[in-house]
This record gives sequence, C-alpha cells and structure tokens, in this order.
Amino acid sequence: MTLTRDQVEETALGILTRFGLADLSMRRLARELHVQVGALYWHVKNKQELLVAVAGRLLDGLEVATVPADPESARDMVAELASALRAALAPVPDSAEVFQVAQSLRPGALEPLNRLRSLLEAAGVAPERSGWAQHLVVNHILGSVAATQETSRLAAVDPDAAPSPLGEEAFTWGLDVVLDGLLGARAVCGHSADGP
Amino acid sequence: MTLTRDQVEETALGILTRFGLADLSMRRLARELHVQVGALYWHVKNKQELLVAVAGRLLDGLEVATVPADPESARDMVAELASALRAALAPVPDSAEVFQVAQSLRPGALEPLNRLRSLLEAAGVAPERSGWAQHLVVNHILGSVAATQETSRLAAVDPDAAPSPLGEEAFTWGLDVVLDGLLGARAVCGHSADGP
DNA sequence: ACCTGAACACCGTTCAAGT
DNA sequence: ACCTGAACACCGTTCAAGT
Repeated sequence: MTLTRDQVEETALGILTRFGLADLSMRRLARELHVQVGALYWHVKNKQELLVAVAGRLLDGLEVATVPADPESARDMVAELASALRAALAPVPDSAEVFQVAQSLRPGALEPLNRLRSLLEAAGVAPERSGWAQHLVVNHILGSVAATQETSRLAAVDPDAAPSPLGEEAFTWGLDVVLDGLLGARAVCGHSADGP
Repeated sequence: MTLTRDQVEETALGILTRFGLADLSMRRLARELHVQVGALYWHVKNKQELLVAVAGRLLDGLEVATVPADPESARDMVAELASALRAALAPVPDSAEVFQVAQSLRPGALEPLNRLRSLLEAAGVAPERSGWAQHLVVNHILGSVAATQETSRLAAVDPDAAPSPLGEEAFTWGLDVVLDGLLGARAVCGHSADGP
C-alpha cells in the first residue's frame, strides 16, 4: 500500500485532534505514517498548505442548506451556521489558530464562510458591508473557540483556578449582540432592516 | 555594561517590530544582544514569559483617563480606547498573535483591557455581561489588526492582487455595529440602556 | 512515480563550569 | 550574581540517489 495525500491529511487531522498544533510536526506526522519525512513533500507542497487542507477537513461535516428569501429565517440560519461552525471547531485543540492560518493564506477557500456571507446578505446586510459583517461574525466564532479551549487547557493544569466561564452561553449571547447591531434589535424597536 | 531584563524586552520588541514573530527567536535575540543564548534565561523564565512582557510594551504609550459617569460619553471613550488599541497594534507585525498569547497566558494582566471593561459598564453594559462584552470588542480589534497586516503582507508579495480592503473604515464600522448591539442603536429607537 | 538517506540551517531549554 | 560553552532533543525543507 502506497502513501496517499488523503492519508497524510487525515493523519495530520488525527494528531491535531489528539495532541494539538504543537505536536503536529512534519517529522511526527512521518513517524505516524511509517515513512521518512521527505516522502511527505511529494504529496504536499509544505506545512502551510497541509494546514489549509486540515482546516478544510474541520468543516467537512457541515450541512449546506439553500439560502432562504425571508430575512427573518435567513437571520436564524446565520445563527445556526455560526453555532455549527463553533461546534465543529470546539472539540479540536488549536483549531482556531489553524483556521486563521487557512483564512489568511487562502481567503475564500473555506466554503462555509462564503455561505455565511450570502446568508448575511439575505438577512438584510448591504452587499458592500457583507464582507465586513462576515469577518465580524467569524472573529467572534474564532475568539470564542480560542477562549474556550484556553480555559480548558488551564483547567487541565490547575483544576482549582476557575476562570470566567466563556462557554456556549457567552457565544450565543455575543452572536445575538452582533446580529442585533447588524440587523437591528429583533422586535424591540421595529426591525427596519427590510427597506423599501 | 551588563545585560538587563529591560534591554532583553526592548530588543525583543525591536525584532518583532522590524521583522515579525517568525524572526523573534531566543537565539536571534541573543545574537542581537552580543550574548550567548543561555544568558537570556537568567533574565527571563522562558520565551512565553518574554512575549507577555513584549505584549505589555505594545500598550505602553496608551493614555489612561478616568471613567466618566455619563453613559453617552463612556460609550465614546470605549470607541476611543478601542481605536487607540488598534492604532498601537497595527504598525507592529504579528502583534495580534503576541497579544493573544499574552491574553491567554495571563488574563487580566493587560491593564487597558480591564479599563475597557470598566468603560463598557459605565456605558450601560450589565456587570455580569461586561466580561463577555470586553471579549467581543477585543476580538474585533485583534481580528481587524490581523486582517490588515495580512493584506499588507500579501501586497508585499504580489502587489497586483488587491484583496478586500479591510482597513480602518471596516474597523470603525464593525465597532459601531458591536456597540449598537451592546447598548442599543444610538438615538434611533431611544436608548433604553440606562434602566432603573 | 514514489520514496529513502542524509544533509542544511535552524529551534527552545538546561546546566556544569567559569568569573 | 551573571554569563559562557556545550549539549539535548527537537524543527521545516531540499535533494541526490535508489526502486
């Protein structure tokens, strides 16, 4: 059986999931695949490209429904997609870092993020602003994931020091705040997001 | 003249500013200080601790005014402080990464962030939420800084590929969105943030 | 086409020994 | 107290040479 790019990516994701980014080195990856380091570079240009691929795999299980016409349900789907993204990243250590590398190295390559932008537009964000709005939401997701993993990492070292609980509750609260700011507070002062 | 911790930190900040985080190694730092690597470890526990100190220095020039009683002006000062933070980080490559390391390693050590939280409370955010609100704003700042440095890094490699301009304009827009979500849209549907 | 073996130029951290 | 010299256990990447 010869080595495949698929195996390389999958094993890389495995190491990341089990041990974190610090342990995901090309040499360790080669060891796990019972191969010399050089062999990896036939299947992969370099480590960065591999990380981009791994970031893509993190989002593989995500459902992709169609964009609705109704702004209210589009807003709901934004919240749903954001939660799904968070749920996909949360269990994998350092996933936010990996994600950021991918996003910066090849912006637009992560499909769910393009979809998030479409949903935001359908919910009432002006097309000239939707790119900014997308960033706003993604930053909140990544920040939340990083903070959560953070506290769980500290808890592993010192179980007594209970820091501020930045979990799912804080995430949905923040998401609502951002969406309120983007689309107007829901049913509080009459949503004027659906213009003329 | 013998080596000081101050020199170590200052030179580290210099390397970061001029060449970025990738070039900020303990060995390079030692070279720049005309010293053996081991010498650094007498003044500094390890590299992480040094990065926390460097992050602190990034924020050294920031003005610290008193927290106002009036919610409206407190809101203005939140915006002001956020802009000042962004301005302080923007010119230093990879400052967002360094900042995040510091924030995760020693939360609460960066004074301006505590101040940001106080200002948010003065502006009308409930004390139970002010920690979350602080994170929301800081994530926006760091995300904006990272994205900006990002595009300028790409522009250095390929000056033709003009990506979405995520500059200061996007930052202030996003900040307003977040503050609208937190405190209610300003003078649009009557700010109800100053309850009983 | 695909992989090995070996090298190149690096890392962070530690520590006996010197002054 | 403060630093050197040298080691330990790693990195990512390249590339002739093998099959």
